[in-house]
Amino acid sequence: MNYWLLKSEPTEFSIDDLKRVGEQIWDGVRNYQVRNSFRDVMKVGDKALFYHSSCKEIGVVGEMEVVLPSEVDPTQFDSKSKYFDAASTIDSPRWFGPKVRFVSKFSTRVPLSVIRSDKRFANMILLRTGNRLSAFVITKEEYDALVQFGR
DNA sequence: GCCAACGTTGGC
DNA sequence: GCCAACGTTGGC
Repeated sequence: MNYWLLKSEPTEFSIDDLKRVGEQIWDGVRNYQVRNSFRDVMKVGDKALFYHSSCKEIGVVGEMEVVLPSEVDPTQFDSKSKYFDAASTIDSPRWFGPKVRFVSKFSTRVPLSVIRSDKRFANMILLRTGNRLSAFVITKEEYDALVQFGR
């Protein structure tokens, strides 16, 4: 079982959006390293934290579960989408994303500032300078501690 | 809006 | 294969 942190801009897709729809393909990932980690590392039943980025209230806001690790991202074929990729074909799609299920919304957001100031999170990829990954594995200890903060 | 950091692109 | 230019991410 793996534990993940998945980032999304809440103006694009928020924890409330996921709560409303229940399940969703995590689309829009256009980074090869992230794509490969979905394909090669992620497993059915993995747990994932939902992180709000590029917004006023940055931080971890809830929990998800992986329903399917590597689904074809439909936005790559949609010429009207900002995630459209003209080089991708139906026969040989380039981009994938997990299907995730809503588990819970935290009663309190865990702000980035709190994560930064707690030694237990010092090794998270999230805090690494220049990190460009929108999804990555965290440890069970980090996951559990963040859930405890949020509940 | 700024800007540091880093991934991608494309000419050579 | 190198590397400069460019684009994007994402916190502040």
